[in-house]
Amino acid sequence: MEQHYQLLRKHIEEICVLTDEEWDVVAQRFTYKSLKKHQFLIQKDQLVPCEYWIIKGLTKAYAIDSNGKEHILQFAMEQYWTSDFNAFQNKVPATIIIDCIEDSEFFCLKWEDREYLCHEIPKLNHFFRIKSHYGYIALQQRILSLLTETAEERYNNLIKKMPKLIQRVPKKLLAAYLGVTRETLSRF
Amino acid sequence: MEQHYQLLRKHIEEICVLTDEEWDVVAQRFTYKSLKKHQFLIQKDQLVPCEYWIIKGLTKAYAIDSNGKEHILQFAMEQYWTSDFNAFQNKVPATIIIDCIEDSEFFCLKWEDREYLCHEIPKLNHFFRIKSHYGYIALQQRILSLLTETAEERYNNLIKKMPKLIQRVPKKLLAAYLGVTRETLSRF
DNA sequence: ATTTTAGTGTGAGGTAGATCACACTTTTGG
DNA sequence: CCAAAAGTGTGATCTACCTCACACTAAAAT
Repeated sequence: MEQHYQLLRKHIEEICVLTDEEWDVVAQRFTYKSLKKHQFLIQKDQLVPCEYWIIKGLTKAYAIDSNGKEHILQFAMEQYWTSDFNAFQNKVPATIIIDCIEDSEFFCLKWEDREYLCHEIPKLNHFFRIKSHYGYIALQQRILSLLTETAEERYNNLIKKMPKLIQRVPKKLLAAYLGVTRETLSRF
Repeated sequence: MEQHYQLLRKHIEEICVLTDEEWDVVAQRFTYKSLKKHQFLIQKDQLVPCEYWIIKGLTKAYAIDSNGKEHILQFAMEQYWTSDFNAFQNKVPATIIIDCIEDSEFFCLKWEDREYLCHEIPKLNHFFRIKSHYGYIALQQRILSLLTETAEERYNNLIKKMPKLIQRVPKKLLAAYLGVTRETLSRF
C-alpha cells in the first residue's frame, strides 16, 4: 500500500512538489477501494461522493442511449482520474455509468476533502486547476476529431495515440468510444 | 469602461466574492481590446499570449480540415472566455483560429498575469479551477451529444439550449458547429 | 444605387456507415 | 472440463447524411 501512496505523490508532484508535511495532509484524505471486473464504480441516478484516481486497472465511463446502445466517454487506466464529474461537482445524481473492464484499485477523494485540500494547500488548488485545464484541452481535441475525421481515421489515430490501451480493450468497446458500430470497425 | 470592469467583477464574484483590494489587483491585470467583424482574435500558427473574456460581441473558434472545411469548436459571446487554450497554456503555436462574427470587445489576460493572480489571490485560483471544471463538463456533454444523437436531434437541442445564440449566428455556421453540412441542416 | 458577396433552399445522385443475420473463436465461470 | 457468455468477422441490405448543382434573397461594399 505504501508504494501506491508513493505513486500518487509522484503523480501530483509532476505538477507541484510538496513538502513531507503537506503530503501527509494530502495522503490522509484519500481512501482505498478495490473492485473486480464488471463491478460498478458509479451507477446511474446515484449520488457520486468521490472522484477516483486509478492505482491499477481499467475502467470505462459511458452512457446508454434510448436504443440501449452504449457510448463511451472515457477509458481510464493507471494514473488517470475518473468520475461523473458533473454529478460529483454539483451533487446531483449520476447520468453516466462507470464500471471496471479489469480488476481495479482506486484512491477515492470525497468532494469535501478535495475542497479542504484546495483551501488548505494552495499547491493542490493549483494541481487540480491545471489537471482540469489539461482535461478540457483533451476533450477539445476529441470533439475536433469527431467533427473532422472519418471513423477509420479516428481509429488509426487512437492506435497511434494510445497503443497500450488498444491491447487491453475489446474492439467492440473501442467502437463504442469512436462512435461507430463494431461491425464497421472490424472492416477497417 | 468602468461599467465593463464592473461586469467582469460580477462575473468572477458569481464564484468567489472579492474584497475591493483584491479586485484592484485583479482589474489591473486585464487589458482592453476591440475588434471589428471578420477580424482575427487568434490566427493559426501564432503564439497565443492571452485568454479573452468577452465584454460584447460574438466569436467563433474553429479548425479547417484537409478539404478546406470549417469545423467550429466554440461560439463565445458576452461573459464567455475564449482562446486556443492549448496554445495558451503550453506556449505553442495556435492550431485553431478565432475570429469575430460581430464587432467585439474583450478583456485580455496574459498567461503570466493569470498565474500571478492565481498565486497571489487564492480565490482567483479557485475561480479558474471551477471554471475549467465546468468547461470540462460542458465538453463532455457535447461529446455525448455527438456520439448519441442524430444531427437533427443535436440541432433541436441546440435551439432549446441556446436560443439567443441561434438568432445571432448564420445557419451555415450552426451546421459547422453541429457536424453536418448546411444543406442537410436546411432540410430539418 | 448597383454590383459583389454571403447566406439559404432544394433537387438528384452517391457513399460511409448502420442494421440484421449468422458463423466462428475465445474467455469465463461453475 | 464443459457449458454459457462474450468477442469477432463477414455478407446483404438499408439509410442518414454528403456532394454537386443551380436558383433565389439578403446584406455589404464601392
